[in-house]
Amino acid sequence: MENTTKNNILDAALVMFAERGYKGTNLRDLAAALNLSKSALYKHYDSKEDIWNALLDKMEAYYAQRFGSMDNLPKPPDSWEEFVQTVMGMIRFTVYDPQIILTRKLLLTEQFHDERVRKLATKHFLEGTANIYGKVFESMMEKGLMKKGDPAMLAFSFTAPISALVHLCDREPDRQEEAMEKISQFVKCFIATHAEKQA
Amino acid sequence: MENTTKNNILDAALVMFAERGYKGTNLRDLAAALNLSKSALYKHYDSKEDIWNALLDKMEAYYAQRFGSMDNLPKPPDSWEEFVQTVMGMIRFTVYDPQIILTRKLLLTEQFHDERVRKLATKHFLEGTANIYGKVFESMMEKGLMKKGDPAMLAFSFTAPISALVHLCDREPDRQEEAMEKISQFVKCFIATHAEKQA
DNA sequence: CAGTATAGTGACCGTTTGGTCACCTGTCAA
DNA sequence: TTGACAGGTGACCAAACGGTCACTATACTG
Repeated sequence: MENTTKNNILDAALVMFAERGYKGTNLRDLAAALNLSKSALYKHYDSKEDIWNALLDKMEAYYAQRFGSMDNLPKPPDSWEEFVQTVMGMIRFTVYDPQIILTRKLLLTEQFHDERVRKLATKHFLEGTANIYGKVFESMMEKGLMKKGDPAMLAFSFTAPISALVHLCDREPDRQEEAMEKISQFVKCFIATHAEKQA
Repeated sequence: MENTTKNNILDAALVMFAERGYKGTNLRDLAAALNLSKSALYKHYDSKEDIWNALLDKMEAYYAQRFGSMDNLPKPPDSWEEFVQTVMGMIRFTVYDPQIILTRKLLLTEQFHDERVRKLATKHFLEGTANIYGKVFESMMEKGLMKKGDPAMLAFSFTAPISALVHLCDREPDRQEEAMEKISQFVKCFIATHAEKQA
């Protein structure tokens, strides 16, 4: 993304909105964080709400690109070792990337105050990742790696517990290691119960 | 609970804090919702923060009573039919009870802005229910109803997906039926994979 | 009956907030 | 050279906010 002031404002806005909430964010502090005067913000956006909407536009575009097209699916793994590595890698990225952490916080804390956030939250927390793993499991069943069953339901029972532990990481960063360890255990446990036993 | 003004204030505060957030709640509207003048609030609480803290005291007391003692465990079921009935009953209660809905909303939206909420959120969303089902599964394993395994991990993989769907109900009340149906399916699916096969 | 605590009111105060305005400065095209 | 324009500043405004205060009415108590 370009390093224009307009974009810098959105970056700083994401931080403040995520940590203090929409109502808790005031334009003076936001401007100060950018080494700008408050009135400078109004050269780029018409109002506080306008900044908020621009930020949501950006987030919607991001999710449309990430979850919308089926092109960027992770390639279906050929073994469970490969599966574990891919999955744990994606989770680690998701847990540690500062921007994604802030996005999750914003979606959680503002989901009941804004209609667009509400929809994005469902997409992010429920449907997005579950759909992806649905496709992955489907092809793993065809390959005979995984016991036959409803791929969507299995994907959901795989995704939801991981998501719960990711939320724990956001909420209590002190317990990140513990949570990551539990995620790893859960993944093993999930594999143990759903892998097709073969020679 | 007694019908004193002091309690009525807390009830109305729960509604407003849950729906508008702490920052988004102002004392004029809160007083108006109670048919009181704003200054009357100060006869019962010293400040906005004081109301907030009193509400959290009440919530902490509730959770200590609900999750703290092991006395009020649901009695371990003797069959899977009984299990399904108990579980679905508890879930239905949790999904439809207005006060509990508001509590969940408050915990979600304020978890990053208040230390006490942070801890309550982990207790409520992660440890509380999982611990309960851990005990239940343990005794179901002993009874030979359930395949042997780590009861804690199984309880977690049972609880987390249900919790995710309960959150969906809060976020999009229009999809309550759909979510309840999916919960029911998930429970069946969970039983199918973890029940000990017997004559 | 007098005195005192309780619960409630409306006017008021200082601060914070989103937003506006006149003004300044450098860049770049006519 | 000049004039338009994008980007930035500080002073200012009205509204909203949390909180205070003097005052009133009711009820309980010595």
